[in-house]
Amino acid sequence: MTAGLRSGEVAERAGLNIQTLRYYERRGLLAEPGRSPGGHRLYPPDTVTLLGVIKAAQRLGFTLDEVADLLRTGGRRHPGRDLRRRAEDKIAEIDAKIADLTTIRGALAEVVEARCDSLTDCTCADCPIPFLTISTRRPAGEGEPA
Amino acid sequence: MTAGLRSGEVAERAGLNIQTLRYYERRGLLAEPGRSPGGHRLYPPDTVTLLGVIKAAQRLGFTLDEVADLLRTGGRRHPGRDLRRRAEDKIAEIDAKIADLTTIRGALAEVVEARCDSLTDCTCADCPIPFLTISTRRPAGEGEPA
DNA sequence: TTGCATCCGGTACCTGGGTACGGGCTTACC
DNA sequence: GGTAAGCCCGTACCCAGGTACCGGATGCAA
Repeated sequence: MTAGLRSGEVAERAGLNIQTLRYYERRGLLAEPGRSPGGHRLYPPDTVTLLGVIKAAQRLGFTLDEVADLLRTGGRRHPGRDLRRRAEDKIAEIDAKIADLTTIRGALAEVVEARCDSLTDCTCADCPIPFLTISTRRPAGEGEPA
Repeated sequence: MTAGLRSGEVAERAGLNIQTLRYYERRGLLAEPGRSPGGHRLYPPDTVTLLGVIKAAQRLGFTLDEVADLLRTGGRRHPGRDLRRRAEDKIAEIDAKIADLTTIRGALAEVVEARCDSLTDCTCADCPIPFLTISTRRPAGEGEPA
């Protein structure tokens, strides 16, 4: 038995702090690790990798709950099906996000090229800053009645 | 003098609530509007448009402080220069985000197609889920010493 | 066995972006 | 001029995602 890493080591290698590890544990993102006889956590080494995955997923717009879900789903009886559905949903969301970002990128590029002097009252004649176009769309992945 | 819109009207047209208007005022995103004799806010009509701009910018990854900054900058002595620099910086950030999203999109697509059964320990042989690649990059627009 | 770095659990606090509540004044309309 | 919306301000609260602090227990090495 190779004992495992203590929380400080994991935290350092993963680039986050110990409280965050415990926080993730509470949130169900990290399984409860083994313990030393005295009660100190001993993490399996691939925890560091897992934390990388979590951080990556999170940075890309998954909430912690979603990530937890995604991870749990992966390890269950129902192998692909559920994961696949979530993946499909998320792809749609991501596409919407990319579209928005692309639009805004274009707008910003025009700001740069056309030498706009303001986002709201640009004095350039040909300055179709598309913030407004974007702003009329609902945020990606949200639906609202009424 | 056409009096202007009251906060309730502005809020409704912009699709947010009155407290948020006041919150934006506190945060410097909205200039203090005029007041009725009795102290009620009277907004110039283009406030609604401005709020659209704010919401759009915000949804696309600008924080409220950045938006406030951006708006303030637009109205100043130094017309384009500053705005342009910010725009350029933001473009770089956006490109990074798009790249990440595109990567993750591809990963998810593979999950769907290849019938992966887990994000972390997929048992498919040819399953190069790139979360880890992404995870080793710094989040867009951040730098860290040490 | 002493001593210092680490870790423990619990609780409190922080930032960002809002939202809600309460008591009291204004506006608008009949 | 009565009365119901609507708005005022201040303060408190909410959620997500962490982070900090505390007193006490462990780990490990000399």
